[in-house]
Amino acid sequence: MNARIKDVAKKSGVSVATVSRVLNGGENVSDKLKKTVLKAIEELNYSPSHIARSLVTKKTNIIGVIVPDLTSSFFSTILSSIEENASANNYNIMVCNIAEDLDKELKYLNLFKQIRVDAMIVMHEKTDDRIKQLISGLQMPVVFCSCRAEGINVLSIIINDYAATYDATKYLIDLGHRNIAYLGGDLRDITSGENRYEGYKKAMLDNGLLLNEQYIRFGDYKVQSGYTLMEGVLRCNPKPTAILAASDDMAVGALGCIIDKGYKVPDDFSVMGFDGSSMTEIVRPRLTSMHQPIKEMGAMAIKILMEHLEENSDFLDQIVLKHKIVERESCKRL
Amino acid sequence: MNARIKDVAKKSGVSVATVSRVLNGGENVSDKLKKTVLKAIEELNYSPSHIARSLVTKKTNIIGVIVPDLTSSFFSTILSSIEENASANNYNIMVCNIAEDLDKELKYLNLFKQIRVDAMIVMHEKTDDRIKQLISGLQMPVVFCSCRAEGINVLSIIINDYAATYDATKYLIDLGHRNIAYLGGDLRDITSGENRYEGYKKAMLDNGLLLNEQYIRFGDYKVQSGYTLMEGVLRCNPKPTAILAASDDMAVGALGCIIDKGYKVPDDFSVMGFDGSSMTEIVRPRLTSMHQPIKEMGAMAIKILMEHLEENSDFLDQIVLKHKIVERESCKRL
DNA sequence: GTGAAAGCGCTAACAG
DNA sequence: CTGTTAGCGCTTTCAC
Repeated sequence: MNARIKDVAKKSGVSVATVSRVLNGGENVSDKLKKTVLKAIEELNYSPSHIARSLVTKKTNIIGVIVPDLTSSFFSTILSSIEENASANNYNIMVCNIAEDLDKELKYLNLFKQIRVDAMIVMHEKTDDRIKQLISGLQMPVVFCSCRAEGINVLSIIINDYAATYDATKYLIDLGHRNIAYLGGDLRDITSGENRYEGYKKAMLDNGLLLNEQYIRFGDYKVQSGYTLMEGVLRCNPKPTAILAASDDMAVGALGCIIDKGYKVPDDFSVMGFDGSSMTEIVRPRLTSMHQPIKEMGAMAIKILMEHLEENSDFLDQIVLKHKIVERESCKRL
Repeated sequence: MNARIKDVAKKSGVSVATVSRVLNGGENVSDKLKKTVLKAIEELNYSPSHIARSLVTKKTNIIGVIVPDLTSSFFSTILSSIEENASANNYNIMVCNIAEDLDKELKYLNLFKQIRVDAMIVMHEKTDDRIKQLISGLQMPVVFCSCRAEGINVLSIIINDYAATYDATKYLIDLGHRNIAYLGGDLRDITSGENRYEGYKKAMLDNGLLLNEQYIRFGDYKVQSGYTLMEGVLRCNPKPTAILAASDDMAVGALGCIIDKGYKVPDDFSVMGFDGSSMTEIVRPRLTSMHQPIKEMGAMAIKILMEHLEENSDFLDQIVLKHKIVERESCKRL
């Protein structure tokens, strides 16, 4: 159905090799022939088969990306950055949304492997042995982005989640808060579950504050989850004066809940998010948040991959980027 | 580097044809050989090359998806739906974010063509002749989703944008509003630019209301654009009592602006969105919005594609899904 | 049931 | 500069 290189060769009266040369830059082809070939390509509406080409070059120019949740403000932002940087390097990204489902991740990982993508970016939070084993056996550069590679020899690009949550908690404490609720992610999530929770805990303890079990609740980083968790927090007595969430989306959910119940932010409660996604500027009051350098993480992931694709620079293990608090309107000094 | 089918054949002492049979369901292979082959596959950590396979079967099981903006709440929701439905049909999606850039779209369209994806879903808003021509020449099923295929013979899945905006405007008029501002998209965007604007205009005129140029402003559907446009609207004298936006994101931007300037929604201004994305439930007050059946649009796109991929059912031109108003908290009766 | 062999559409030596 | 040819890793007749 589609024209093949052979058809172009025949039509322009040259060999397939010449056509191939024209296709790949046109070095060592006379201008005259080049023109003839280009004309034939045009007339036949010919478009080279990426598949056949990949089969011989063993290169697909595709980077597979595993995202846990496409609707999350954090991941959609980081994805934009990845796409942009990949594109600038003449790579294309293939995105697969695993919806926090390990079986689905396994399936997509296998697909990427079969497609022979040149590299992969993984942003999963949960994992298991099957997945670790599969990734370990991969003969291609892999980068974990915004999550830690536990027990596998894979480079990860992260922030120091422990220190970031420590700093965030400290920030609220310095504002005069003593009763600080924490809305966290699944503790089995090493990076944004366990580490962030530990940071919160340590900061509280270091400052002589007690951990109130009622104030500590765990969800799944999504808006709805933040809302539900906050309902629980509001039933506490006494109520906390500040809420620290493990994601901006959760903080936004908590914010919505607080407003729905007739309270004011930051007058009645200070709310602090985590991620620094676009969400922080969308809600009112604007959300004070612990920022991850989202754009930079995407850019760094591609940069690293490009370096690995060119030569084997295998000495890096972790790249830890800087976090920082961006103050907006949702937190108040007591 | 990776094991090939030949290696598996050698290791298990059979021909490549037998291995291939095992790989593809194992019909007509004795249980004994099957077991041997499976064992060899396991031991060699063999994974068939999707590329080589595609080259001979002429099928990639990939659906290419063109998205104008990954960070938009509307598109990220529809994408989830597309992914989910494709996955259920054993297809994978390859997502390309064109960032409203025609050159980029052309580039990605060409990539999809070269990769020989089995089908494409296009959600661009803007277009030009080069793109139209390319799409027209495509030898594969293509579906336009949430945008109209102007002058090309491609099926599109849409709502009646004209009628929807007419209905939305009428809703505000019925609430007693007379001075209704409209924050629209680029008029060159047929579907959500021109059609929506026309619907607004007609509803106003039909109800004996005058069009106030000051109240009508155009942006790009994004939050920031809604904010900026709203700043302009607030400088009008007299001010409108209601604002209809052409996207939820814009409405949310307008909402933020209104609140920032010290006004109340819906007491001072009623604000209505368009799309019915997740954004409507995130902000406070919750956004009354004209809902598109987002999930259904994604599901329908895949359903149509699957039908086309199996047989040639070429008689459909447009599928128009139902829109509906979902009332929340951002609009008030005068 | 099983194997041999012919391609799928391209690139990349190697000759000339 | 240009053409010939041998694969890339698989599926799929067609024999046996």
